[in-house]
Amino acid sequence: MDKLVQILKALGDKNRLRIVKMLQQKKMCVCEITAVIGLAVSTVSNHLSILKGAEIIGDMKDGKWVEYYLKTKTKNIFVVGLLPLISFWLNDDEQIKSDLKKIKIVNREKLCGR
Amino acid sequence: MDKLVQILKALGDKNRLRIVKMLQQKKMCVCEITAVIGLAVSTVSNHLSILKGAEIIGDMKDGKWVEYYLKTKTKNIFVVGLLPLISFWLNDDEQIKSDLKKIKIVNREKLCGR
DNA sequence: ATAATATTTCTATATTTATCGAAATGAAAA
DNA sequence: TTTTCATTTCGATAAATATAGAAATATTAT
Repeated sequence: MDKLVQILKALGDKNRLRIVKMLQQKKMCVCEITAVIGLAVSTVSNHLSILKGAEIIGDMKDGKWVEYYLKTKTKNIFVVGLLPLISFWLNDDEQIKSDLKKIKIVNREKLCGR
Repeated sequence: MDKLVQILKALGDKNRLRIVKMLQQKKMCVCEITAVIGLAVSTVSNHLSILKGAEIIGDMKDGKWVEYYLKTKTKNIFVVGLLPLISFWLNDDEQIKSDLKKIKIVNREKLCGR
């Protein structure tokens, strides 16, 4: 039960749901996610570590960036069951629609460094 | 999104999941639920109000007792989608199995008053 | 090697949450 | 109608959570 509670807690936050929906579209680095979410980088990093701890997302290094991705191929039955439902329900949400527009524009090269 | 977050928050608590599983078996009054959960009555009452606020459970008066029940026939799509999944996953859980044994024995007449 | 920088970790703070016991409420029983 | 009692609300407290900024880390670019 503890694992399920951990996953439900991880998903029971508006900003983390926004992150999940963004990562459903494409892999993103922390600075890109931060640009869309509009919170401090450290706050976003914390949300990411909570989602990662719940095995909902994973990360991998890409040069000086860290790419986060949705674990769509996980074997965790809770994640496999919950993610498609929640993802579907959020498609209509205005905040989500606004976020998904923005992720098409954000670009790590222009955003963070260069 | 706010409504979904509210429901996920409500379900993201061990004791509230225990209550949900108990109510899946039968309607129960507060004193019966309290006897199984083992927390203060006021704490249980608070958990119940959170689940009720999320439209996961409902209540109705029965004499001097208040019966709580699972809203299995709700039209809330989030609840309709989430409850069967979560309920299924928890069937194997030891804590839940222990709780479900106990609810067969608890009796409001003997427990609370008389 | 050194400087720049993307990300994480640490420190601090404000808010929320879980919990309890006591007081209030409301309905049933005497 | 007075007492009993199941439940809720209130007040207090401790723990967890969300947040931000600063310091630390690690890697790229110069």
